[in-house]
Amino acid sequence: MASLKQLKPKKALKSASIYDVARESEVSVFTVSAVINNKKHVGKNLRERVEAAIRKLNYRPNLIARSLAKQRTHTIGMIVPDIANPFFPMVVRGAEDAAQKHGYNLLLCNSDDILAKEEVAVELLLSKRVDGILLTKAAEDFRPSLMQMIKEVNTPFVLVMRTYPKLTKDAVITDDYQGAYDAVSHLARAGRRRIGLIGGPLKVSTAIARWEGFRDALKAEHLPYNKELIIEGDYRIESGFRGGHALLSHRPDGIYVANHLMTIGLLKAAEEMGLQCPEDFGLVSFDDYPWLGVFRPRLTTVELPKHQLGTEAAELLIRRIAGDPSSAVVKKLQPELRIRESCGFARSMSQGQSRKRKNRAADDSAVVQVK
Amino acid sequence: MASLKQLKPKKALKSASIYDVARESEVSVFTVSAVINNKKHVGKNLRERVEAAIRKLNYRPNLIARSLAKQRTHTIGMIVPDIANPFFPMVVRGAEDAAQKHGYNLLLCNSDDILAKEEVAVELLLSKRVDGILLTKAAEDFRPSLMQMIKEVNTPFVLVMRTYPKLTKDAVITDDYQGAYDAVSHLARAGRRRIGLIGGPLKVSTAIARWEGFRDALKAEHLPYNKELIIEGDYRIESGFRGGHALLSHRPDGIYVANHLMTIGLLKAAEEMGLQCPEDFGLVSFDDYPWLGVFRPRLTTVELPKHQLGTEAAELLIRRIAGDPSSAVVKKLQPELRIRESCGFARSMSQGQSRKRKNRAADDSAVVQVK
DNA sequence: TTGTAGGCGTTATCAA
DNA sequence: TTGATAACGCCTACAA
Repeated sequence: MASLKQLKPKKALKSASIYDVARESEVSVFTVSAVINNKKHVGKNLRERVEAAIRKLNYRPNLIARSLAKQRTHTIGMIVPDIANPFFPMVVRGAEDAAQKHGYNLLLCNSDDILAKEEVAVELLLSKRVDGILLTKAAEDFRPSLMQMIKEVNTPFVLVMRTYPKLTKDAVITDDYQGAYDAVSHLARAGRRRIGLIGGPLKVSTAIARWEGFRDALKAEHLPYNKELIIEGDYRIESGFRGGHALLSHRPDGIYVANHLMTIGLLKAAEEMGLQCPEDFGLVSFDDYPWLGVFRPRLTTVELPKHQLGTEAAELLIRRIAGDPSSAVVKKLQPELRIRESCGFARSMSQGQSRKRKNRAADDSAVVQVK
Repeated sequence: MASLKQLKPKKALKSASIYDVARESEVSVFTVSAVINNKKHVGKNLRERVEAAIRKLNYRPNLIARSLAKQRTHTIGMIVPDIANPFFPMVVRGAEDAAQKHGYNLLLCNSDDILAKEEVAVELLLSKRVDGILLTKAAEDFRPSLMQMIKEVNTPFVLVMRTYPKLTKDAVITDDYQGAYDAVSHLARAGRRRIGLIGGPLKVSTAIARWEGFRDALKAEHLPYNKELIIEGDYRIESGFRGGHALLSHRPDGIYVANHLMTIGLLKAAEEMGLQCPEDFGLVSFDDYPWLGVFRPRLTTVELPKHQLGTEAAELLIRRIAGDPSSAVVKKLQPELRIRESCGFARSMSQGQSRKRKNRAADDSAVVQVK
């Protein structure tokens, strides 16, 4: 079989250019360009001739050429750890909605939270001259040369979910501290006293904030901070599974898990150990999803406004691209506690309500707006 | 507050070009270009001078300019209905992995299965001169002018999940007929006799194939095809919810649901009607996800190889871009029945096994490779 | 092996 | 209001 290299690429049948239109309508390229970008100062006469030629030749401006000339690609790069992590699709969707609304496209990259891949992605995006970059930063620092290059090209970045002040202070994040605090407070309210944590990797900002919220809520509730009940995971299923085994062996009566994937792992571990939720341990998890309203155990979660996260980040970035000189800003979105059953609390409280919610597809969790 | 329009965009501090490198290293741009694209015939002497200059100036080739000159962007466009539909992230991830491996980037668009949005996306991608497009086609036909334009520019398309022969026969899909057939056969095997369907919109190819599989399996099992037990949904939660109410009111004892989102809706409806799964009705659903292994009811599903779907599609597209002239091909990937509990079948069968599966994070559903 | 010059399709600067 | 013509940054015959 012939190697791919040897095949000659099908050459695009050169489509009509602005010159072809100019010739066809017997005007200069300047005029054609003016018509395309509908400037006002074009004689109605010529305009019509040009438009006719455009239709006739089925002319479409070549955006690559335009980008080269205008030094703007109307493309923004977005780097996420993994689009297959259910947290990110809605964030990306939010960003794409905002981008599209303002005439931008999204170039998507996955970093797997690996610095090397992230650096490669950034370099590529910069070489492709994206107008700006939306980044959920991996834990480690960029190497200095990349850092310098970023400064030189002056391409704006907006951080998503995680801060990284060495790069930029512009960021859109969620109030993870508050979310964790609320989750743990709620567990305490539900009567749990031995509360454990399965958290994220402490080298990323979200994990730190969630851990601090956990810690401070315990303190406020006068509950013990028990080292053996603290597990550091990596936001993936497997770490929730292993961490779950370790944690459950110490028999906590309440657990706060810092994201959904680790919760899946934890539940798997619990099952293997023959432990039930909420009977044997109360559970509050982060991230909410539509399916959590129908499966058991009904998870009490702290929902993060994923779509908004994406739109706000994209919109901030687009403002920066447009030259907004206002000082850098960290926008912190508020989470929302959704009380269902896994915390072992809702049943006694919300039973009266649920009858009234008939005929609604939306899930019937009790919603508590936090702050 | 000043309008955005009035701000002047921060102009990128013009980064070093190939000319700067040429001047710095006192050679011609030709040589620089040769070095960048590491051709062989470059004097070791000059090569080193050039490389030094590149480092010194922190030079990065401008890929936009390169794209204009070479008529290749090394970018592929991907249009999906909605990245927030949990089915697609893994497909996109697969495509991105393959793209990245071959030096391509992914420009992502959401169509919401709305023709108008899809057409806009296609036009934009073509204007941006992507080298090829991965498309999950919305139901209706492209308007003729777009169709013609696509033919003219000669940009290759590969269809994902759904066929649309009017555009191209190149497609990577799943064997939906077989998957549905297997699902329904399994329900019959589990002793269900009144089997209902909540299917997708019959204007898309996947929904038709799944319906046919459903129908033929019933026939093969000598079970009645009961019109009141057939619901046409739109693959969204809400339609599963409404369809679920309608369907359940006729008391089927088995249900096949053609995708995950509609299953969520169905379960919601069942709950409202006080019906249990699998006690009151056996259930087999499409699409499998990690979390289905830990929540109840444990869903028996037909898993589709999402990641592979993306990689195969991207790789086929990249071959087309490279000029592979072989005739168009529909690649059909095989689904996999994952038997758990919602079908009301597994408990009696696989209980012996599950004890042995300790200490594995992977879910312990019985896996039956279909064909 | 290396250099020169023209082209890729737009936009933008001057004149006219 | 229009039209030449020069960028934009890179590639690539064709020459040397």
